[in-house]
Amino acid sequence: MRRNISESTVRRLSFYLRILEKVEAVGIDTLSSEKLAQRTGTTAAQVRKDLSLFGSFGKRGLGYAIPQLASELREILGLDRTWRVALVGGGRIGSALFEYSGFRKRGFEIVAVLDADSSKVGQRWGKVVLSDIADLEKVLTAESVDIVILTIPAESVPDVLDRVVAVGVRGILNYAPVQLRVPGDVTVKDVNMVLELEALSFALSQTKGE
Amino acid sequence: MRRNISESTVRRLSFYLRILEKVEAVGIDTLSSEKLAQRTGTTAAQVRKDLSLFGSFGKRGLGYAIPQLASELREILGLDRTWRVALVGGGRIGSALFEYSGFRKRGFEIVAVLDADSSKVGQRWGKVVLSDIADLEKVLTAESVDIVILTIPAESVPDVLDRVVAVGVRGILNYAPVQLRVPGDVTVKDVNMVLELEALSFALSQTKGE
DNA sequence: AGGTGTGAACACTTTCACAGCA
DNA sequence: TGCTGTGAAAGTGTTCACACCT
Repeated sequence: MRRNISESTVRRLSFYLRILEKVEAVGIDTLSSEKLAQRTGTTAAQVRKDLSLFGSFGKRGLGYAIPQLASELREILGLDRTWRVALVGGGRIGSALFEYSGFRKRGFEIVAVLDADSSKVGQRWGKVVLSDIADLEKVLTAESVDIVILTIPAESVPDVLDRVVAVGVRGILNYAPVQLRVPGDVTVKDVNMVLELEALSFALSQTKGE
Repeated sequence: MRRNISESTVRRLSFYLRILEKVEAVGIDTLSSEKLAQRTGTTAAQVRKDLSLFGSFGKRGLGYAIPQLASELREILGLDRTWRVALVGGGRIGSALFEYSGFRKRGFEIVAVLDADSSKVGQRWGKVVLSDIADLEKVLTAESVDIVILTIPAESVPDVLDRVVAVGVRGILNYAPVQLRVPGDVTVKDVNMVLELEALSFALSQTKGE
């Protein structure tokens, strides 16, 4: 719909959807911005502002109809479809992610796993057979991959990243501790566990001396 | 030091430190805000603003002396010490994190692993013997744990979280897909892989229709 | 000249407050 | 009455531009 939706808004939309699905299962069919805010740790005004960026989904005096709003949110977030995901890097983090069932539940299907280690290539993980990272272009194209998850060592990233982008993938989830530089039409999200720990370290150090 | 430092500033400080250490290894001893900005994907003004929140570390006409600035940043971020970390949850994600060497390099030492599965309790992972989560209070106290990493299922979180906070831990890195409510003196950082994928899904869906 | 440190301008996000509809 | 949708106000973070030091 509109332009410039902030990262924080998108994150909150995900939270809203999660709560709606939880509440829907219990059989409640309407929810106020106040209730939704409480359950997601934000404010009622924020909820209404976020939703109003995309349309008018509520009823005054009543609140939001849960199934309708959930369906709107799914559409807004692009979760009304399946996304084909390739895991590049079959190491420990890669395999932990592969086993994690939360992805599939949300429509992210891991359709390929690639690794540089020739002893791993050919292994079968569930329905997926590991491919050689040398065949990256071939595999990503053949499997119509939308999103790539990078769990390779930092030093391999620049080369692999270029190839992934060149083949037309426009969404990348990066677990490597490096800053990626990509064209403007490619979106990168970083997950960096050390960075989060450092932020904790900072917070703990600050409050310490007060 | 000072008031309200933003999350983004802290994240950038971590990036700066990383680059400084990389560049120091190459033998360069001075760096301008412009160069530092380029390598961390921000602007020179931003670098100077961030650093100026904590002091005047640069020399006009010259730039920043690398070893000094690195050492200042380590102190600011609380990385001039070792942090004792407990891993609560010894499943796939937990074990992947345990094996990840990046934590130790930055001074985060995993001194305890706890799990609810009695068949895992007593297993030895490197130097650490897995404890029963029933003994959480005892273990966290005995090991003087500063930071807890939660990699347990969402449904176990509320109970475990209460106990972790009650025993005095003030830093939590949460991998469970739930919103944690904690007292004000406790800092929580969430790592949520599905949330990041949903943000990618949103971004890809937006640009699609243009 | 070269590059920092910083107030002031700007941009973006959140909160407030209330008109208006069910 | 109850609760949404939204302009306006407040609050935060980023960028600009320049005085000032080496």
